[in-house]
Amino acid sequence: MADDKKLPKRSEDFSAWYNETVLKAELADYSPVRGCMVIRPRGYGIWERMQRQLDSSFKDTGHQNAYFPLLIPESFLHKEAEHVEGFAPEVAVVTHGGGKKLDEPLVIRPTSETIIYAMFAKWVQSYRDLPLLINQWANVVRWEMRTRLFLRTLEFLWQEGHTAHATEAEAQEETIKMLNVYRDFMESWMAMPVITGMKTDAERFAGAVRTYSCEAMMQDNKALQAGTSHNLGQNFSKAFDLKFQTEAGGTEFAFNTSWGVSTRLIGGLVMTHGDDFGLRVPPLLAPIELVIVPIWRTDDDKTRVMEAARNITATLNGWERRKTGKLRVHLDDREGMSPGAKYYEWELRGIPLRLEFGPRDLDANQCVLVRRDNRVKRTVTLDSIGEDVADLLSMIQTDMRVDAFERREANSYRGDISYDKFREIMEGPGGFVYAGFCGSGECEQAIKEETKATIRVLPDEEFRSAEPPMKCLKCGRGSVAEALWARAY
RNA sequence: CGGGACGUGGCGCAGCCCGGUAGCGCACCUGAAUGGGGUUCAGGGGGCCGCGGGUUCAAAUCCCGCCGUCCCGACCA
Repeated sequence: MADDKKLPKRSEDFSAWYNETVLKAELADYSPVRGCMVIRPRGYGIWERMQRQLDSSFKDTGHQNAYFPLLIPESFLHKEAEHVEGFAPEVAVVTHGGGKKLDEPLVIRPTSETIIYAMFAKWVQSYRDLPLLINQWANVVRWEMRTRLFLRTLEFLWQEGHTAHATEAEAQEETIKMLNVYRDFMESWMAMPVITGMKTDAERFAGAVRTYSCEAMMQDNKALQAGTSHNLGQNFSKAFDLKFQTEAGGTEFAFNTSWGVSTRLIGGLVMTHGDDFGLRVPPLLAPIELVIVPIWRTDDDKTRVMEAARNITATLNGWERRKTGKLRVHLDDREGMSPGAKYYEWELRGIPLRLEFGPRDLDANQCVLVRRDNRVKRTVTLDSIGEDVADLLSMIQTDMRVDAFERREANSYRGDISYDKFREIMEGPGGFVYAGFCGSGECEQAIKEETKATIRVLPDEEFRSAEPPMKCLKCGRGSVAEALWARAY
């Protein structure tokens, strides 16, 4: 009984649970530099699967990958007034190069709007060059004061899409389209349901006309902004002289959009699905979907069991499914480690399905399948093992999404509520509160100061209440919009 | 930058009050037995006790200074 192997109880200290789970499951480690993070192979494997799926969605929507420089002239940042104001406090600046002080400092990109639209300006001449649909996979640096593994690190990996369009309407359509690409990915692949909607001015991206966001609920009932999509209007095209000749022969500034998701998604995955035994990774994102743990007593058994286990592994590894490709199977043939110890380890890592196989099973032509999501065991025959495993995995994917959805709904509050009740919720268990909003920044600010809750989004139509709250949560005046309030990461 | 706590093998900690030359658990290495939910026994390696100075015959321990980390606020994907 090694106590230090156990994780803190999620219900007692969610933050401690989160940190220890991420470290013990070996997703990441701390770096020598404060606030930076080392993503270990297990964490990176999940990120690679995320990348692959997102990237193919981007290709499907006509985007091409490109790469832009890490270093940006400081003056670029200053060309868009709101943008520099938003990002200046958190940029890292390079002042020396080649042993000499630079004439103009270079900033390490906190995001790439400026350098990308400077390049777009060179590439675009006529409406025929539009739309220009670009995505880049990159790292960015933001000098945050307080950091947290995956959720807020000084440096993080992300993808940022940048597009230029001939019309406002087309840019708006793109903004919403990519928001929905994110939403589909988060719900279908991460099994993490999200609320989409527009941000208020207070939370809008610095330099955007409109910002849209996907907001997920974590298990401590706090919100996580999981992905954003911005309609930049002509703010950047004007700043970087990104204009084109129209079909009619006139000159017009292009309309831009940008959108991104980051390694923060991994943190969201952990905080959405983890339990007291560690990670739970949805099958579609799991680098290993099924782990086979062989069991034996005598050397004789060992030989027979291992041989059969290798055969099962070979069969399953080649198993082709209709949509999700070949099964990803791993045989845990480590010796000198008890089966129980292996179970705990694989559970900590969140592998969705475990196959236990011992002498008794061998004789009966069967095995035991154990789901990671609910830890339910089932004895099944080996005759149809491929189908059974494939079915179980897709069931796990669905069940995890439904679980997360139901948890979110159980912690959501709708309809007019008193401000006292609201405070009680925010200071107590937390949750998503759908409440009226008069549209005044003063009410928004006052609530933030008093309860730490912010308007996550003004929810899209499908998330709004059947009978929307009529009164502003704070001032009691008639509301102009329904707002989703929550404390956030 | 304000308020609090803490720096001791890879990790987590005890020792400090009351000075005497460093210990525990886990991890790691070797051997044997074990193996259907965190095995057991035996043996072993590894530590400028955050850094610098002071007091003392003697400092992990007392005093001063510095550095660093974490938590709470201001910032934020």
